[in-house]
Amino acid sequence: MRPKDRETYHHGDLPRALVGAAVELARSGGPDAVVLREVARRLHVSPAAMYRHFPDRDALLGEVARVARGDLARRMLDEVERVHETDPQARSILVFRAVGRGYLRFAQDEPNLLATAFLPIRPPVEAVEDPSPWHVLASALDDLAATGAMPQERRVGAETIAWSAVHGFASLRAGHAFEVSGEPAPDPEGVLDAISRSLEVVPPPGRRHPAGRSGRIP
Amino acid sequence: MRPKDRETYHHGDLPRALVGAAVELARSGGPDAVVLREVARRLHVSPAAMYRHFPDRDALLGEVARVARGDLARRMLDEVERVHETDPQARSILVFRAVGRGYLRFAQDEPNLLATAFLPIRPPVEAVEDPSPWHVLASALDDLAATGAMPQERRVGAETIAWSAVHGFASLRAGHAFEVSGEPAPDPEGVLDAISRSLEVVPPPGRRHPAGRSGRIP
DNA sequence: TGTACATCAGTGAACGCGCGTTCACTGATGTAC
DNA sequence: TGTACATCAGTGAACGCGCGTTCACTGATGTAC
Repeated sequence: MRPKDRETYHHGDLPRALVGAAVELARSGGPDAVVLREVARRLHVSPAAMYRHFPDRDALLGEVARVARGDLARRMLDEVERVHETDPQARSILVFRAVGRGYLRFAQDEPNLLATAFLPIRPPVEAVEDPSPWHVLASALDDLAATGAMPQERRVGAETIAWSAVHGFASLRAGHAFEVSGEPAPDPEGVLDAISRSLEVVPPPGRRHPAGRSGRIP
Repeated sequence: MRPKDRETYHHGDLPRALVGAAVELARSGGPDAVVLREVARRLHVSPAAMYRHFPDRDALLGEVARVARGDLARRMLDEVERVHETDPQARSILVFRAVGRGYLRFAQDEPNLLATAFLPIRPPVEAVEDPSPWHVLASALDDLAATGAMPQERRVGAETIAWSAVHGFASLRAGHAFEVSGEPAPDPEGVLDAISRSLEVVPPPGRRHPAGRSGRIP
């Protein structure tokens, strides 16, 4: 029987619509909010319809995670676009910070999507999203090393350091974990400074060494 | 009616037992595994019995989180106990690293408990656990500053930096997030080195500056 | 020391809910001739 | 250009499950006199 609320029996592009609706649920409530019956309700489709396109809930959730990682990477690149510096070394430094800033802003704006993006172990093999946050970070680090803004020997393992710091800050902030004591509200730029010091990135132009939490990148 | 599986009608110390059983569930499956009916089953008690002692599931879960934080702090202190250095400055550095190492080992051994410990915003006001991970870290940082192992101006916000890095590393590792590319398996001691560089902690005795990921603290 | 009685800490049954998934089915679409 | 037919993409009903919470209740405990 043709369902009320829709004009055609076939939906048209149900797979895409399913992912879209699931992403919206994840956006507003995290992975646990991705409930198949609710996805179906929103699309005016029976709960069983989804099984024509995905083997099970995990498959859909994996897709949502891939989309979320893509969104995150795009947010990082948006931030990079705002860098207009032309001197290669100074530029590589500003780009690197922009990448980190993009991550932190995405975390601020979309905490639930971020939590969905890095869910413990999704499907065994998964298509790599494009762009990928990991690759964006890696290439910013490559540039830092190439321009001499960071010592060569800091390049290995640099992803781990940068990603850990930024991700940890974001998730502790999201969990209100910093509200423990009457500490000063933690400053995202301070985290970027800390990472730069950790990787021994030379201070950007017009900034005292060692980078403190006082200054700002213009 | 007196329940089978128990000799007395009254349990004896149900509140404590409830928390204990709930902690075990959290330990093996994270916060979502803390299921009231399962807790009751394990204690041979009716599901309603819990409501004599906790207003609802969240209250019990909050208690579990407090216990988990206490366990974490104790693990950090265990690691500190193994430091035998007597020179104050060298000691403060080794203690600081021990604190971080304790966190990382707890994260390795008890990923689910750690995930439960810092759940987003439990009950509005909550008794502070003793010992508290935050305080353990703060006092290690105080000592670093006091012995001159870390510049005074790095002291403010240092908790944020250290905690972010260590927590981010632990949760990305738990989520298998580092398995993205064929990167070298990230090294926990490397994270501690990175944090030390970030806070401009002077290198510990017998270690080259700047601390690389090659060396080990004995 | 004994007893009446208030209070406490349990019981067991039920409520209402919503979930993921399966099944036999049917309407719509596209293709071969 | 028309038509038979295979395939695809939906339906609706049901299954089986387990959850948190409430309710009127009762057995056990402790206390005042």
